[in-house]
Amino acid sequence: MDTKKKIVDEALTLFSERGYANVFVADIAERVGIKAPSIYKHYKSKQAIFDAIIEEMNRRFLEEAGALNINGADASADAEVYKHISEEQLIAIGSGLFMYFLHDDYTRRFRKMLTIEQFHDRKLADVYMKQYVDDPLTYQGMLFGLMVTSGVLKTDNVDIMTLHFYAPIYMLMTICDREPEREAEAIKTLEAHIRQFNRLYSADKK
Amino acid sequence: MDTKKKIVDEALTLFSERGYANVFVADIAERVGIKAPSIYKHYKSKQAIFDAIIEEMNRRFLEEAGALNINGADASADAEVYKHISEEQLIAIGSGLFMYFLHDDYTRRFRKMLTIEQFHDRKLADVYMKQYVDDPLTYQGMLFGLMVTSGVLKTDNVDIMTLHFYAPIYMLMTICDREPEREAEAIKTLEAHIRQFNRLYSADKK
DNA sequence: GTCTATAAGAAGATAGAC
DNA sequence: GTCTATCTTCTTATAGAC
Repeated sequence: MDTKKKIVDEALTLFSERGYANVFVADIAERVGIKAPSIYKHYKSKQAIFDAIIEEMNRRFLEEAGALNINGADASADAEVYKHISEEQLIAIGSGLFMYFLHDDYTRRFRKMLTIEQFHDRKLADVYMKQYVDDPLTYQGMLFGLMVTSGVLKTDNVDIMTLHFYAPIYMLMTICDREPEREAEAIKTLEAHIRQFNRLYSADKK
Repeated sequence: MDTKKKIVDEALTLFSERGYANVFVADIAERVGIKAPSIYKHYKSKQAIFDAIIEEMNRRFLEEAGALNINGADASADAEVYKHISEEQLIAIGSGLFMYFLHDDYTRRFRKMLTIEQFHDRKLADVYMKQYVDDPLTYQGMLFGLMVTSGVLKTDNVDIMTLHFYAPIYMLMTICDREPEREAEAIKTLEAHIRQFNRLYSADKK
């Protein structure tokens, strides 16, 4: 990897572990394998490295949003897919979201950095909210709206149903960010959650 | 308020807004109304101020736990109370927990500080987990266990039911910590959540 | 582009007068 | 217990050789 990219990559790792103020330019340089002054040939300041991380993240989020909405844009096609969705497929959706959030290396490090820096800069709090609260609720809400319309799920309040689906996923994610050794337990809980969710909201109750 | 107490109080406010590393001893002193060197007549270092905050919090948490468990310890008395619980009472329980977390000034500042510093010190992550994840789940789980036994609620998995009750409360709390102007909306969502929860789990379905 | 040497400044902490 | 003056250390950033 070229040095400029390696600098932002190692900086993100360190920022996500200790926060911006507790990471020194010399720490970043050491992990890159150069000395601190050499960093300044690539970025004009420590802040510029941080800004480059934010920019890179924006680029990735836009890419992802594009990928996620390929089907979302064509609601009629999605309705067909979700009409006959099974419990196992519902688990797959939830687990997929959870595993992506937890295991995508860039996403995980970036979220941890946001968590630490969120009160320091209001813009970062907004990015966190959009990425891990509002966007997932909107996206999942749209899918569940289709599933209610097509008669797979039943509720008179899709937003609350979506909250009931997503809030446990969100909470388990924040648990695993703090205590990664609880991941195996979290995955089991997640599966039990979705099975129960399906029993509660499925249109054809057994 | 005496100076020593005012120091930890102002320090907690600043740490919760900016994080430990971004607060200088001179900032704390300024808010207390003295100069930086005077701080050292009360605490031997900046770290000692931080430690005093943690200690004070431990003291408060123990007090609260004692208060909360007055009834919890006598399960048979609680069973009687929760046997005929109404939807409004369920909303009162959830709202009470939410409002306490959100509006108790010490709790709110302390939680924000923990949120920022959690990856910096594993012990802080554990305190956060215990206070805002594990203890509420255990306590609510015990109450719901009683309610299932007494026939008010119905489920074959109390832990997941408790997760369904608490995870939305937790998520709404983290939203309001970041974006306080969304509190009014959060309270409405919370009430709608609990009404739906009650419909889903109530033993006497209407 | 990387290095060594070093400037510039910030922040924690101490000394000693009052 | 509070102040001013100061020390010390750490950290960002620059200068200039290679």
